Amino acid sequence: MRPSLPKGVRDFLPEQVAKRNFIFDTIRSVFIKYGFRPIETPVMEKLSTLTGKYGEEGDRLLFKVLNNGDYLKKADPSALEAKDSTKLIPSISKRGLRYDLTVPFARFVVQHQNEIAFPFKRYQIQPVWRADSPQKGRYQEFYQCDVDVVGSDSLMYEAELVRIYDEVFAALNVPVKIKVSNRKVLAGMAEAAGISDQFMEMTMAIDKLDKIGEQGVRNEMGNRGIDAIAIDKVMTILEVKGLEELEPYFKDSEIGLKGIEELRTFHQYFDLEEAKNEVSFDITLARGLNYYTGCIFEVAAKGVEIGSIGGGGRYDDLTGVFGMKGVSGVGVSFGAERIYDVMQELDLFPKKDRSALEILLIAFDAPTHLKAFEWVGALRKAGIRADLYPTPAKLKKQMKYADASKVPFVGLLGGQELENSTISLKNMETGAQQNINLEDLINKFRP
RNA sequence: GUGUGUAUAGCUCAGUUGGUUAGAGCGCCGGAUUGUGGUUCCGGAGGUCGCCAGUUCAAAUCUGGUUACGCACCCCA
Repeated sequence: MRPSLPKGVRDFLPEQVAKRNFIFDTIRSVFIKYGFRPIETPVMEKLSTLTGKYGEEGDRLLFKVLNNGDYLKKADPSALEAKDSTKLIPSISKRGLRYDLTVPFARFVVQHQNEIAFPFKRYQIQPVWRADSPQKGRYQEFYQCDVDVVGSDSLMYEAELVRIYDEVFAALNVPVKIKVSNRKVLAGMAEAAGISDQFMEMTMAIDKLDKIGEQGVRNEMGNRGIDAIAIDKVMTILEVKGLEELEPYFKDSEIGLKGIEELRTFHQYFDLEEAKNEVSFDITLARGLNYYTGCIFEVAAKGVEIGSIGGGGRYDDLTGVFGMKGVSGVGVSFGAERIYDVMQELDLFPKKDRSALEILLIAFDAPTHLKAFEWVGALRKAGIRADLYPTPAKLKKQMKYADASKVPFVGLLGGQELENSTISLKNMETGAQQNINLEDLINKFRP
């Protein structure tokens, strides 16, 4: 049979894994520094935990796991008869793959509320699955790096999370613009335009501003049934540059003013230290997810057309659906896959691979192979990433292997070297070669 | 869910109006070279042309179906 992968998933070669780990390690180290603790949740959740949390579209994109055993025996006969897949699902599938990390986290918090201390700060770096049709930069399996705080509505955390963004992207050397807004400001806009009941339609249209332009947003709102006068009003407010300018529009909108106040409090905390990246209020920032209720964030890479590489915000009642009311959360997510693409395009990955082999030993015959195995053990003991070709095969073959493996150094061990207790150390890039004893060899790599 | 494209060697791809034994480059194996890779030369292995039908004297090539994967839309990271 011809080996291949199902659509939307990928293998990673060692060099890719090294690069991906560089991103994950950088993110993780910043999370830890800010006092966040790791948790892990299972690949599978109960389907009942997942369904209905991501909208109708989301339900369709959930991967469902078929029940074990003779699952058709318990299948809903009427749904089976009618060939109604949607209705059939609950009777043949009780589990699904997680679609994001936020809903499982909400479940986790409710379930373990007596074992954790609030405010609870957690981070989670795990893959998620979506049955979306894949295309460039979009996969059915991808990693999310989430960091959230639950159990406090202090705006200090908003400032802290934006600082994490700032610090991570500075550490990765990726120049970004961090956009900040507040869902209450958007609610104020809807109120000012007299379309509070069409808040969702409005935000979804605004969310596309970057992509479809001003006229596109007007059309989108029109298509979604918002009247022309309200559209004009919304577009006028979108022109606003700062919070002061915005305030007059919200004279009669309590929620709008509350949004402005929250943003000001956020800035009081955040502005105590200068940011390394551009951080700015962006009134056109909307974020599609409708569970956000307060501050919202989005990160865009500078100089690369790729969309957002991170986003997040405040949600007042995430655990509510699991029966735990009034617990506020705020969190942000890093789009690791897209960060990878940006770093690849801008050539930002470190040249030196800290997980790659440093030296390969090559032996000429059986006695030297035995000696070389002793050497490779000594090198490893000294913390040097070393390996030995498994047989004293033809030099050409061994050298070719070294070349293909991109090992920077090769240590050759033949009869002469055995006699002098040295090896011939060859620099694979320059071709230069020198005889060296074990002690000097170790010092060369770990001085 | 909608639209659209692709499928030939391990990989990337040629393959003429349908016509002998389906090719190239790279990779792989062996040799030139029994103590030296990345350059060169020589030789070799490797294919159910995605799958199933149909048209035809004859199909990788034309037609229909099917499966897989890609790209775009919706949506999203």
